[in-house]
Amino acid sequence: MTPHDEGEAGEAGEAGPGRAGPGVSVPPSAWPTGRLLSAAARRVEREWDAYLERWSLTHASLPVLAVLAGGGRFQREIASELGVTEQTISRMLVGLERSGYLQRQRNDTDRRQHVVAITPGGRAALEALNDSVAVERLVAATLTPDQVAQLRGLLVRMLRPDAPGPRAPGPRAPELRASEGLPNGPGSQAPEG
Amino acid sequence: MTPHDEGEAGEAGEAGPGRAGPGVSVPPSAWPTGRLLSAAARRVEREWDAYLERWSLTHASLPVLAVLAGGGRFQREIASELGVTEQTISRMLVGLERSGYLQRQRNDTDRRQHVVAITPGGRAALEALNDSVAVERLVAATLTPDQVAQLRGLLVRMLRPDAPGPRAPGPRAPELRASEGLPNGPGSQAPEG
DNA sequence: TATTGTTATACTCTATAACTATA
DNA sequence: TATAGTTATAGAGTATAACAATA
Repeated sequence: MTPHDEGEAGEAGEAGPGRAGPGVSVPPSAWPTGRLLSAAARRVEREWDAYLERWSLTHASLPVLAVLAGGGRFQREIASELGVTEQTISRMLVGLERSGYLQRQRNDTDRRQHVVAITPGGRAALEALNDSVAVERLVAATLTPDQVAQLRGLLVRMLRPDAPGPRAPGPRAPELRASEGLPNGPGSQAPEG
Repeated sequence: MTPHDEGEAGEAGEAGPGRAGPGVSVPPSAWPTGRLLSAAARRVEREWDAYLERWSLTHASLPVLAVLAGGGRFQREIASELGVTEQTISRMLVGLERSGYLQRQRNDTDRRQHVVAITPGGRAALEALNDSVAVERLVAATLTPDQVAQLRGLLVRMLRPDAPGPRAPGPRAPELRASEGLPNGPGSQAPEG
């Protein structure tokens, strides 16, 4: 298959000869890492979500329980550890509390604070996730045990605290600027091969 | 591995003795693969989104352009290739078209169909993403070149067509059922560590 | 005034259901 | 009736801004 030699596809204005298109797809192996990450993240997130749905959890809410498994936390702490805003956490906690996975109560020392603690139910969910071979199978469907181990290692590395957090280092934008004048507007027949 | 068993890790936000909690954090290396995937997917997605923001793209919209790079498509085809609903694609296309990355026009043969084609601008964005060393650096910040290559290989494998698509094989739920009675309701003082 | 958390609002991604236009 | 796509509605996750309660 011709990797990224898609020059024959219909250009902007003219949608093509016969129909939609030849359906030429660049194989993932030829994708830049960026696109790979994009696709993999989506795939993982969605399958993982589909799986977590059984517990009314999501890829976003599960980490909250994971954090709480280590002990009670103030909302602000959870937000910080997860790298999201306090408002976001606030809403997620509502859902998790409603699901019975955690409980909140005001701190006696400082009534402004809410002490968030995981419930036995929350722990149970984590346990199930923990034991579950199903989780591994989710990935193992396409990876060998060796590869899964490899992937694990890489993921762990990526998640290391010294890794760039939610605030990416932002390798400043190239010459493109969608905000002020598009790269090569739909009209401009710029270099595009 | 016992999630809440390692009581030593970095005290997260140490709120104090009598406060929220011990702040015991289980290190990622001890997480089950599921949790790892969860965290990694979020991390990748968010950093990647932050990066793509420069082009008004997201981890979800970029794949659309990637598909279109292979040739014009009907909306239904894009939805299918991406594993999302046609309605979702419909809305994403609106945004991408507004950004000037693609154009739609009715099919002469069948007026119900819309032929979607990438514009030079869209190609330019993909190209930039393609060339950009920045993308690699996003990951390379925590991984060595060797590891990046390894990760790439694993991601490619995970994305292979013969891999389970959007519809996960659903390794049937364990004994838990959030829908009908929680694992160990907040009330039930079940085994909990 | 500063801190902790919530509500209000908005935007994206996602889904289902209902609708329009075309066949 | 079937098909292609859109609109309506909903919910999660996210963010910013404004607010309430407490200190």
